Amino acid sequence: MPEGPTLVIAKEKLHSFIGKKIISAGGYAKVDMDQLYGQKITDIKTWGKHLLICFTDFTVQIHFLMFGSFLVDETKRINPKLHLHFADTDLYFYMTSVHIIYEPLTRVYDFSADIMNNAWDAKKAVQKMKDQPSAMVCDSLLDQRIFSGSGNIIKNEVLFRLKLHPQNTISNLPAAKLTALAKETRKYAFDFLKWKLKNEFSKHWQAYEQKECPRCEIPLHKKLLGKTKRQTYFCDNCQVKY
DNA sequence: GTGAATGTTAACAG
DNA sequence: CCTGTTAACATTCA
Repeated sequence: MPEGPTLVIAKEKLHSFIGKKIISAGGYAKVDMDQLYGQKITDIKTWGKHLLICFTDFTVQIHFLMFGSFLVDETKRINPKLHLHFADTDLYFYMTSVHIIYEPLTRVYDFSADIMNNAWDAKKAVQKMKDQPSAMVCDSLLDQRIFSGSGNIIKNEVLFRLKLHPQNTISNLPAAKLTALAKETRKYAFDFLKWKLKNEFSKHWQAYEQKECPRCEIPLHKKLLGKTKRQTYFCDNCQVKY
């Protein structure tokens, strides 16, 4: 379920819940379910990989982690982490992390860091990368404070598209490359969204989970790289090390 | 049956 | 105290 574009789809699927009042809440999430009773959903937002169900005085923050999912009006065999019961419908979240935020969202989240948000600010992302000059670019692309919503697929695909070797450090990259990186990450995220909606997302992968470089037709490397130690697919021939 | 995966955080070791 | 490693979460797919 993860990565920003998928969260945007989830937000749209849940749009019709805005205005609905919770009649009861359950599940094994360690939150006080009683406070949800009688509350009306005022809005549904996302920040990166966070789904935000807004109420008057607080927000329920859902993170789908690696295997999270949700269902409307149907259940899985496994227990729901959170079950929201409304008069005419039911919403179930599975295998998610659930937290309640009591502070105003603008104090908790920088929406200009969210690659899917209208407030996205590429210049700020470039500055944040420059603030960590020794970071590897494969780690920066997973840093949610810089590229909120970017995940391992976006990381691999953006690096491939830009012909950037994942082990470049930020300080080694020309400033123009950093700008291109910020712009391309957002651009790719919207391609991701478009393809996902057409159910053809994985067909467009060029590096992620691929065996061969589509440009050079030689085997791709697959390695756990960076501080994040996530699977990284790259071509030693066309992805440049500066 | 096995292992790996679009992710994050808390606990632990040094 | 700081940094890095591991476990936990408990699904789904190949």
